[in-house]
Amino acid sequence: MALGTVSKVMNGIPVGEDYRRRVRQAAEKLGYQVNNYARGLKTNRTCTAALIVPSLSHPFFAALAHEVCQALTARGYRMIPFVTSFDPEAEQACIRMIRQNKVDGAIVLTYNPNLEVDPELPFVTIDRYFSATVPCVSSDNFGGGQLAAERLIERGCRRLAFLRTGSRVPGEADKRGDGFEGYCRSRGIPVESLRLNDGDGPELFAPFLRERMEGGKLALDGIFCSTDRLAYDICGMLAGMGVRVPEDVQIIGFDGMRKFGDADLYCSTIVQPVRKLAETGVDLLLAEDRSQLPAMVCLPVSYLPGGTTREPPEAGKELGRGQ
Amino acid sequence: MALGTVSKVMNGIPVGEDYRRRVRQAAEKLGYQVNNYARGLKTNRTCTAALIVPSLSHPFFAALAHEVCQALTARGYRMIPFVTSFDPEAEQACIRMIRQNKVDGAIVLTYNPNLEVDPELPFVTIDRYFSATVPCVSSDNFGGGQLAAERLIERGCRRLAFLRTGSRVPGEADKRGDGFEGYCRSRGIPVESLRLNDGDGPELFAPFLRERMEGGKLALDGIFCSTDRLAYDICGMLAGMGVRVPEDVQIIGFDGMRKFGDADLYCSTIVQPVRKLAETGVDLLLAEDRSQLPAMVCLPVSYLPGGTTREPPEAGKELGRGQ
DNA sequence: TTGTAAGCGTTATCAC
DNA sequence: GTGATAACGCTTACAA
Repeated sequence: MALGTVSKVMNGIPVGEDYRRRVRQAAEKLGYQVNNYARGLKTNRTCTAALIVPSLSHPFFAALAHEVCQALTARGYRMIPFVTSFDPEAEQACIRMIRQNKVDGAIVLTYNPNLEVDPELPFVTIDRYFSATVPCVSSDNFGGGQLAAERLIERGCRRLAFLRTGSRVPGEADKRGDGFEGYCRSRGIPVESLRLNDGDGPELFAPFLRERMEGGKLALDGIFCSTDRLAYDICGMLAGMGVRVPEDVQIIGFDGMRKFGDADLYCSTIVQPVRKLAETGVDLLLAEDRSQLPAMVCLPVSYLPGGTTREPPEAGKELGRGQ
Repeated sequence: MALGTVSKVMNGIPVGEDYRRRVRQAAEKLGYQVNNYARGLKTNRTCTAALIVPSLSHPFFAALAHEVCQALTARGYRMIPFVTSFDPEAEQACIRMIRQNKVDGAIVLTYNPNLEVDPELPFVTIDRYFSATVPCVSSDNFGGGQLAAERLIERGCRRLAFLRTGSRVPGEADKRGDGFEGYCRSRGIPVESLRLNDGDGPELFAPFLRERMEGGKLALDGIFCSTDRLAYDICGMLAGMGVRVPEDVQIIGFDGMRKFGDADLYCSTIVQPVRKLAETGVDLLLAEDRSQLPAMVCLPVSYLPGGTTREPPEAGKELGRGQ
C-alpha cells in the first residue's frame, strides 16, 4: 500500500474498489485519521473559520455564535471564536491573530470603524458595512423600524417615541430609528427621538420620560426601543413612575431575545432571524466564487407580541417559540 | 540569516542581540508570522483546546464558553467549541472529531454516561465525574443546597420543598437536592421533594403544587428549585394559582443567571462561580504535571437575593452585578 | 553564537 | 490504477 494512494482514498479520489476497501479497513483497525495540520500545511486550507464578536455571553452574540458554529459544522468547518469585549484595539489584535492562525475566513461583528482587514482573507461582516469588497449581512433594520411603527399605530398609538442606545460608531442598526420615524411621518403621526450612546447609561432616559409626564400620565402612548434590553430597562423605569405597560403605553423592542435563551420574550419585539443571519454569513464566506458577492444582504424581520403591546383578540398571545 | 536561527528568534530562544533585532525588523517589514500548522506538525502541540457543550446559546453554557475562551486566550490558547445539542451520539462524534482536530486537550460538559474518552488526550469534565483519571470541576452543589435551606429557614420558612428537573443521567448537580434535604432534616424542618427529568415537561409540577393548596393557600412556605429556569417556571405557575412570591412562599433557584446576561437576576439564587469554574478547568487541563491532578475540584457558591425571598432590612436589595 | 540538514504527515506530480 | 518522490514551513539536534 503506497502512501499516495492511501491519501486518495482518504480524500474520496477514485481508486480501485478492492484497494479502497482494504485501505478503509486498515485505517479502521489502526484508528488512523488524517492529520489536519499536515494537510493544512500542504493544501493551505484549514477548514476553519474565525468568528469575532464582542462577547460570547450576551444573549444575541451567544445565539449568533451558536448558529454560526452549527452552520460551519454542517459544512465540515470548525469555528474559532475571538472575543473583543467591545475594545477596538482588541478587535484589531484579533485580526492579527487570525492571520497567524491561518483560518480560511472570518465573520466579524465589530465596532472599530477603521479596522484594517487583510484583503487576501475572506471576510464577512455582520451589521456593519465596510466596503463593497466585504459582504455585509444584516437584518432589515429599516424595515423592522417601519414594522414597529406600523404595529404600534395599528394598535391605536398616536404619540410615538423612538429610544436608542448603542455604539457610537455608525452601523446598520441605526436604520431602525430611521425606518420608524419615516413611517410615522408618512402617516402624519408625531414622533420624538432620543438617541444616546452606550457610555451614557440608561438613566439618562429618565429625564426624557419625566418631562413628558402630564398630570400623572405619560404624554406618549407608544415607544419603540432600539433593543429588547433597552425596552426592558424602560419598562422598569415606567413601572417606577406608575405608568402601566401596555395599558398606558405600548412598547416594542428589537432583537427577539428570550428569557433563558428559549423561554418567554422580554417584550413585544421585532425578531432578528439569527439563524438565517448565521447561515447567510457562512454561505457568503464559503462561496466558491467570491469575485461577485453582494455587498450587502438584508434579511427579513418579523413582529412577535410579548406582553408590552395590546393585541387584537384574534391574534392570541405569543405565537410559538424558537425561530 | 539562516532559517534555524530565525526560528529561534521567533520562539524567544536566546540569540545574539544584534541578530535578534535584525530578524525582528525583517519580520515586521515582510509581515512574517510563524505558520501555526507547520509548527503544529513539527511539535505536536497546537495550542488549541476543545470545549464540548450541549449549546452555546443557553445562558449558562454561553457564560461558560465565554469564560473558557477568555481563560484559554490568556494562556495563549485558542478554543474550538463543539455543540452536542444534548445528543449522546453527537457527544461521542465530537470526541472523534477532536482526535482528528489534534487539539491539546478538551473541556467537556456532556450527558453521555458511557462516553469513551481518549486516554492519551488531556480531558477535564465540568459537573460530571467520570473516573479518577479525568479531573472534574464543579460548583459545590451539595453546599449550595445546604445554603439554600439555611437561607430559607433563616427567613422564616418551616415547610419546605425541593423541585428539580434535569438530565436523567446522574451528575454532580444531583447533590443540590441532597444538600438541601440533609440540612432541613438536621434542623428538623419537614421537607418534600419532586424530582423529574427533562423529557417530563415542567407542567408535571402543577399537580404537585395543586395538591398542596389548602383553602386557597399553599401549604409550603419555601421552595428550592434545582435551577433558576425551573424557579422561573414555578413562579409563573404560582402566579396563575394566585399564590404570591415572596409573600406567601419564598423561592430560591440555582445558577445565578441574569436577564440579558448581565442585568437583574431572575430570582433569589445560589450563584455558580462561572469564571472560576472556567479558569480552574483550564488550569487543570493545561497543568504541566498531569500525573497527580485532583480527581475533583469543588468551587464555593454564594447566595444572592433576587426578589423571590423576603430579605432582612439591613441586607438591602440585590448586591452588585457580575461575579 | 550561528548555520545545516533531517524530518514531521500530507498532497501533488510524475513515471510506471 | 498504483507507487515513488518532492515539497509544504517549521523545529531541533548537531556541526561549524
